Amino acid sequence: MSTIRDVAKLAGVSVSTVSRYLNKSGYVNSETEQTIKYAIDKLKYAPNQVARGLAGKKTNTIALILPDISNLFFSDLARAVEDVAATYGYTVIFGNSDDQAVKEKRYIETLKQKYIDGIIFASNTLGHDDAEMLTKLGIPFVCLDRGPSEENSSIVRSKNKEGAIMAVQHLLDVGCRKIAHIYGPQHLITAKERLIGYEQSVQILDWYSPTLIEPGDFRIAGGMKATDRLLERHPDIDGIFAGNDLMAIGALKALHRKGIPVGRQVAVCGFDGIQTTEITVPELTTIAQPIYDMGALISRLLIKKIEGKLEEDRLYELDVKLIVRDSTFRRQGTNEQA
Amino acid sequence: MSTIRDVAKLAGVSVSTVSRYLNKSGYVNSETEQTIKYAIDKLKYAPNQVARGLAGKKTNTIALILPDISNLFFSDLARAVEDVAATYGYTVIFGNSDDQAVKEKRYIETLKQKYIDGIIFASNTLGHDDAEMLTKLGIPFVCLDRGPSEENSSIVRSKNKEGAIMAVQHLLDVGCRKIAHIYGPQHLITAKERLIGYEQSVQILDWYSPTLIEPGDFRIAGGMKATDRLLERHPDIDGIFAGNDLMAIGALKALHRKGIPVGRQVAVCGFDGIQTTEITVPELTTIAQPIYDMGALISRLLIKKIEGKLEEDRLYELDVKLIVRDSTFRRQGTNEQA
DNA sequence: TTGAAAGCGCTAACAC
DNA sequence: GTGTTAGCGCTTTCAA
Repeated sequence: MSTIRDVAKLAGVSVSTVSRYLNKSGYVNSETEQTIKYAIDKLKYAPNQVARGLAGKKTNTIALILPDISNLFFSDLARAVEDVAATYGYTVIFGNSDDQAVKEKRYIETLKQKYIDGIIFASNTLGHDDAEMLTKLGIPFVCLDRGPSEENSSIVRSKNKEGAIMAVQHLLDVGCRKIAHIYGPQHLITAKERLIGYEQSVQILDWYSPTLIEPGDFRIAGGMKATDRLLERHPDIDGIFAGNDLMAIGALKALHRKGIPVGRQVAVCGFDGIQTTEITVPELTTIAQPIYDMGALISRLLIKKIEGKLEEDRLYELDVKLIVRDSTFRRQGTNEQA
Repeated sequence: MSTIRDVAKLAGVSVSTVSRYLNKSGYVNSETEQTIKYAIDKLKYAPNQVARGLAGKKTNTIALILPDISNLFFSDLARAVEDVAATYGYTVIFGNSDDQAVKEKRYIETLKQKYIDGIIFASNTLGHDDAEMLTKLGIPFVCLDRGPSEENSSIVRSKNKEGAIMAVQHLLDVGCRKIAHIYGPQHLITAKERLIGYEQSVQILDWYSPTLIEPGDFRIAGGMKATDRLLERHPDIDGIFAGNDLMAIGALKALHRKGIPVGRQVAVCGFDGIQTTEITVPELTTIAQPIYDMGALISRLLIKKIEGKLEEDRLYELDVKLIVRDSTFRRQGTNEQA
């Protein structure tokens, strides 16, 4: 592995000239440029990024902190983030926080000692203190769904409330007249907004009752349990809007176990648009977030911010899309309740 | 952010003493040790990893190159790798190769300029030349499933052939007497070994015919198409062993569309043990690889190798496990063929 | 347009 | 046991 010094020697110039050429900072005569180019080629020289990092405090590395990479939603997101990062010449480090603030703090500590250029938080545990510290240190960061302060960070999320409204509307359109909601952990803004959307849509309807709302945990098991409880209270439910796809899958399973035909008797709609929704039987109707786009956007925002090209931090709310599949397919007028 | 120099000054010792204390290299008087400890605390000092990296060529960072992080199997693996790495104080970088050698080469190039400590290849495109170069550069690496050379790299995989034999045996046990196989891309050793296992198990049986074997692409769509073709040729198939879970899910879908009852008429068995197999209807019987364990092991091996504590490189073949679920549930003697 | 030289913060001889 | 010092490979003033 040759160094910048070797290149300088071979080209008969000084290291600073080579450096200037490399970074396109400052003037370099086009003839000497050629000589340098030749020397670099000849020596197969590639700049040492660690040395660069030390000297320039720029490592071309970003970090992605998420709750759990093995969660379908986040692995999709990670893919997008890395794709974009690679395009811009950045490497990405990831860390699983399990939504625990301690773990997140630990990563932040490590990352700042590594001169990471910026951080994407897809975890919801970032505290005000950390945000402040990062800002003070001059480490740019962006957040998915929610940021600790509206000031120092751009935020990317999708239109959760609107999506919830679309979901309820769709269920009404296919003939449902008693729609329950399974909501996720209320410390997550996504879960909260979706619940609000549901409430807004249904509270004016005559069949509405608060007992149609049941908590889940954003996971399959939680969706199953919630469905069981709902059916106990209201055997005549004909629609379920789950706060995310995993819980909707849980609902599907619970209904299936009870021998209740999904779609025909009870329509189910999820939220997120993870790939697995195409695998269930019946396939799951869902409000799809543009997961890949969200990852790509957030990554691009961070990089712009790192490179000082981001005008201002702001909130980006992306559109969601209703994807109709068999879990909400009901024959015309088929509305008999068991 | 204070430096080692600040600590040295405050403690009234030299930087080398502090460094010795930090790295536990060389003697340090227990009294001065206390002083140093105090100074570090007082200044909230934390060593700069980039400077350390430059001086010592050790960055406490490993890389994980995989085909696609959004693939269920690999995101599970990534989780395990990162868990173990974090435990040992390593940070992990990931890269998506899409099984393209060019992309993989690009990552290797970047990684070596970043003084990465070691690499895990879960991608199958690593060439002999790259392996040689890494070895020459002294960058340790380990591989999932297959390595380019048996020499310089430990390899972790599971018992693919044995698993395939178990799958076929299970299908026979539940009464199948005409079992087809959908195999994956033959440049992947996993797909190859599973095919071999199938062939070995069935070729002695009187119903066996090579036309019971059909290629898939390790994805859902491929599994569906293969199933359609198989049923065309052999409408009386009563068992399908798919080379991986995604293709098995495809088979489930194809059978479902044709109105063929899975389990009762045609039993389906997959391979891998990804989480999604619990979501399908019916739930999928599969040969589960210990995915998390594989990730944890490979990560641990790499770190040991980096730290010079690995005695010798070798092949680790982990046991697989048959998980029986409804997709292979057949009533006693129910063996009528449509 | 180019070069000399002083760091970036740490490690590791080597000398005391 | 401890301190001095020369790098690690690069960027970046500042002069020329």
